[in-house]
Amino acid sequence: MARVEIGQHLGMSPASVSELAANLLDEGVLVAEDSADQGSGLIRGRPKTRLYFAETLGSVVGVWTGFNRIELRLVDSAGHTRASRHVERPLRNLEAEELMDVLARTIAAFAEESGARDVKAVGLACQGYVDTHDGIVAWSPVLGTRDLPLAAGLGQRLGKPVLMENDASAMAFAIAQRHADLRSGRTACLMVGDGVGLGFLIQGELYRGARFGGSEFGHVRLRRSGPQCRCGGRGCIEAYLADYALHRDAQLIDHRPAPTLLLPGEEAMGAIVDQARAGDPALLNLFHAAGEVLGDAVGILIQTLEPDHIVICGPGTRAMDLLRPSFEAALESQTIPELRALATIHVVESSMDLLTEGVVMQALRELDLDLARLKAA
Amino acid sequence: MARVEIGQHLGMSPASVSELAANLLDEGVLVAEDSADQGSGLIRGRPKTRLYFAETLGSVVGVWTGFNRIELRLVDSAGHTRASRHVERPLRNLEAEELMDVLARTIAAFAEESGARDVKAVGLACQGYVDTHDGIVAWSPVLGTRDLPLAAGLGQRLGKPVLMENDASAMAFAIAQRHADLRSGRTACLMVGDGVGLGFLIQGELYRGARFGGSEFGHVRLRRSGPQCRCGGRGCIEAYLADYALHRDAQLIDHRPAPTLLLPGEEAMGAIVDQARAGDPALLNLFHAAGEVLGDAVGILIQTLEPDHIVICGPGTRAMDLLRPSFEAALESQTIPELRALATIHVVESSMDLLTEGVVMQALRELDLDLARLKAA
DNA sequence: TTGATTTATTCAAGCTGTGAATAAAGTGCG
DNA sequence: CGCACTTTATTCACAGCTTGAATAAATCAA
Repeated sequence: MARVEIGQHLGMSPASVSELAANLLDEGVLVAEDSADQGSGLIRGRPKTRLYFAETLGSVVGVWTGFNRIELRLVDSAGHTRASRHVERPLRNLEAEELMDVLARTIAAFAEESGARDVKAVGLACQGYVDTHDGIVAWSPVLGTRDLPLAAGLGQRLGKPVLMENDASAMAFAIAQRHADLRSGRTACLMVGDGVGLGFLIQGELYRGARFGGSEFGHVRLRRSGPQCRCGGRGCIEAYLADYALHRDAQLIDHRPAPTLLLPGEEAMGAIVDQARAGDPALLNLFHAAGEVLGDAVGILIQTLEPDHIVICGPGTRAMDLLRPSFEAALESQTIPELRALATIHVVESSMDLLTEGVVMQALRELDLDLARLKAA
Repeated sequence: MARVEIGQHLGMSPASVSELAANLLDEGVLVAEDSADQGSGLIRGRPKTRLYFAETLGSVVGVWTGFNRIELRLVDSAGHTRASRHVERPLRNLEAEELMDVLARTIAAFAEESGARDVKAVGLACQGYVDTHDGIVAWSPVLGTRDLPLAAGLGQRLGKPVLMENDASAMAFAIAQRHADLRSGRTACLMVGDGVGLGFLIQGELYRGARFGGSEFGHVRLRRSGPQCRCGGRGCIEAYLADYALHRDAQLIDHRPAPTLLLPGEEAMGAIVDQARAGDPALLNLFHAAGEVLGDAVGILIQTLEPDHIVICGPGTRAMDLLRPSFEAALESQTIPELRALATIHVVESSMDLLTEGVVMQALRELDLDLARLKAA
């Protein structure tokens, strides 16, 4: 971005921006665009020299731990992804210490093989009740242990600050960074996949609950005696919509023994969706019920939060065509037209890959704020 | 408050406070305490001179329009209530113009008889979808008309600015002003009475939805084929908990013709509650179902917003003893212990009288902000 | 080459808020 | 009564931040 644009954006005078930019350029935080590589000679006037973050200020690793997969991403200080990969590794049955050892080794190995010798921080997202402030995972379907001080444990092992985030919040943040219009007003971002989570943004900032990342919306009970959920309850939103639930119920239809809530993987889910699209009535019923729950869920969000935007994202969007009819019917019967009209509903097909981007950006943000606080004190 | 205290509160140096206070004292906005009327001679040091808002800067009228009642309150610029009263008057069947005439006359007459010649603004709260920004009532069970530009209409008739608010938001604000601990963190204030509304506060500030005051939580549908609601839907929270609903269902039990959703009034509701307390099984069932809905509703709030405080208030708290058993059972089965433990639940018995206080305070706040914006521009 | 146009920098000036010093207004004790 | 002590309020010079105006810089168009 050029200095003038920054000024307009922040409501500051060009003079102030210039002054501040000069400092940051001196410190090496920013680098100025090389004026040579501009070209485009259609605008008159002195061409703007864009400012970028330096690439050499260190990098950040973003991690997502799923049920049997770890996603990793390395991002430098300019925001470029330097490397990314995923590791198949179930974590569920590990003891606390072992779990943290495995995670720390995985992260360290990834940084090593990516040639990153300047990792300044690690951002880690997972499902469940994540205390972002203290870095504790109170409960997660992914982990076997309760109240795990994951940030501290990993931080000690890696010798770097570790920042934690709920995975739906991280995804919401990532999506909002990509779509500017989602950063104004209120955006409720419902992530459907491994589980169901909600990231809620007010003016582009993540809403924070009393302790945990934000909202544990996936475990709102919508049907009094619905199917079993991983949280121990019944009839939660997740118990209808999450991959594990759809997969389990599909297996039950075939009279095969239900697998124990394991994350099925994209191929298995794809097969189920294809079979339903081909007209399998029992599977269509499943998606019909799931769509209805999704409609009710979005309806509750609309009536309660009155958001400007609702984003449905995550791997679960793969079956949006199957969900949509009952989704829309339920939404319509659940909400009042005046309110429904206020919220635009976006369906964003996003993979868990995007999530690590959100973790990194959120971690960078937090680090910046920490730095600012430190400077102020 | 004394100058030092203001400084501590705002994180400013005493020097700055002194300077600013001097200006405001000059302008007559503040008045200093008369040092004579202090007494209490147990603290050493120079005694603090408290600063108050002047009483002579004009007054504000706060109004609440219920189903068949109008509550009015006159508050001076120091925050003292100068007069308050209520008028029995159904507004439901009036045409838009007539309705605004009646309201304007009622407000003007109240101000007149209270001897207020310096009314600077009017704050008006009512149920339903209130566009606080544009002062439009999109829909209200209290009014017969849709999309009524009430603020503009009344403003024109009274020659003063009229600020609108959703009634549950106003109540939430009033309660938070009285209890300092509710002003930090997130407070969800569920008002049960004429209808069911939610006022949500973040750090003492009212949460604002995309267009309307905040949340239309009363019309979340909890039971797919529940009783009829005033909004036209079925199974809304309101359709179980609101006075009109309880009254209607109680009448149905007695095989009397159900009155058409009119607000029953305190005596009629008291009679129903007494009869239930005496052990009437059918009525106990009614309260049992209502308590269960209340528990589910609070559960959804906890899972979605993760508030620090939940306040149950309004006339509906009169039957809290009858609601509590099923309320607590439902809440427990609906929420996860970790989250439930974060929120403290307060039951605040509050009458609609308190509501007008909230309207006035919110109106004053808005006026202050408007002034500040004007000064800045 | 000159003028037009837009971007960036410099600089003096204004505003805000702060620490230090000082004044003010009491209490408590000999 | 006067003196030490304590806490509150005010004054004032000063530092920091931001800004408008003036100026310089970098390009295009004719």
